[in-house]
Amino acid sequence: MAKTDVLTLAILGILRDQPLHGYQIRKRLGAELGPFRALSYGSLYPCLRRMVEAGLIEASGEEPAGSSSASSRRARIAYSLTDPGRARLSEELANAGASSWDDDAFDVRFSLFAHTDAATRLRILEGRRSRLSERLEEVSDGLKRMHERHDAYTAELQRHGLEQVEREVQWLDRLIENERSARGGENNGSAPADH
Amino acid sequence: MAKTDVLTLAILGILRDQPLHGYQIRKRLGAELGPFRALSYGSLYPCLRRMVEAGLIEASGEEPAGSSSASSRRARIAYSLTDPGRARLSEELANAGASSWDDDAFDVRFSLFAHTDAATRLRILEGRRSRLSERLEEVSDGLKRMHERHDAYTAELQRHGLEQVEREVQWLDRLIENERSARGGENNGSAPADH
DNA sequence: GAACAGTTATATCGCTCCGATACATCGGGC
DNA sequence: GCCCGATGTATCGGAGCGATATAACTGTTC
Repeated sequence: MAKTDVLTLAILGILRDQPLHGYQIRKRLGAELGPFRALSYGSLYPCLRRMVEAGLIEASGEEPAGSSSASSRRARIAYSLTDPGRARLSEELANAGASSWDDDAFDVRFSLFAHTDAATRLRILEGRRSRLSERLEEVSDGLKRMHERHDAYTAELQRHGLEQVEREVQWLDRLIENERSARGGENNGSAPADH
Repeated sequence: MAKTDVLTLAILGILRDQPLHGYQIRKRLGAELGPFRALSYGSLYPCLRRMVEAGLIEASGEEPAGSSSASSRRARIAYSLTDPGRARLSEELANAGASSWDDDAFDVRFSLFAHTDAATRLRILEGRRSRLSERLEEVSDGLKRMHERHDAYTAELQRHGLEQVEREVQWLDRLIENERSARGGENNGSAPADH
């Protein structure tokens, strides 16, 4: 199975509802995932090219909302999902493997939760949680083993890192709780995969 | 001025006190900066090579390399700082420019605070703080402007990101406070006020 | 209406970094 | 004896980033 990298998945997701220009894709992605995770053009355009070559998206010359079809148009390329692209997106959204809760993949997967079915959402959240738990132990072990090498600043850095991860685990616990309690009441809240 | 990338700085810092093998450098760095920020051999060895070429470090210890002789000894290369390397480290530790509070540089700089003088420490902490403040506004503006595009999950992601940054700012505030209050006592250069 | 600044937009180059992988040696447990 | 998990060095392909170039459109100000 062709594996889909995070960037490709993010673009598939953002093009799900409307075709967009490269520039808009970048803005949208930056807005949804935060100012961190800002992808550069040096990644975006090559990735778009790859996706066109793979047949996941296609480039169309001109686009919408244009009240007047004026004559002067510069090179503006709107990308839209093809049928294979749409299929790949569904396929990828149904996949709840370990790659879904990697550091760099999790937030992209999470931002697409509105289009992910409830069971998969839960699996991903739990996967992410257990991943962070491992990390938690690792760091706190490291802290304990730091007896001798006592540099106040490095210790503080560790302590802070530990706290951050702990906080994140709490956040996940809250989300998991929500998912679980929402499962009894309604069917599954958000749109299930319509494929 | 030759600019020093973060990885180079981290290695200079870790070699400050003792010569180490590549393998040990990686372990040490992973332990001090946390399991995230784990650098791979694919970055480490090329960087070490660059540093040797630049004369910042030198490879000492066992020298197998004798293709002719029956040296059963395996290649184990201990790297140590040269005088230029030591000079570069001091120079870099005194520098409190914007590059010190970048996302990827700050924690490395922080982990070297024990060898950084008090004024520089304060400047870096404040720089980092103001950097994060900008980010804070950016995200919270984004959240406000998100009224229309109401996807519960992306909103939650934003909210959580915002909270993380807020938490980090609080941490910095605490550290800045500490630095300031420790200033009354001694105006020492490299002594970390152990609290 | 000209001049200027800022935003929208596409694109590439060089470099660094990462993950995977290969290889070799050592110590210890079974 | 034999495998296993550290220790240790090293490289390769590919992906991502920062900087940069180019250019047209949009809004503001005098």
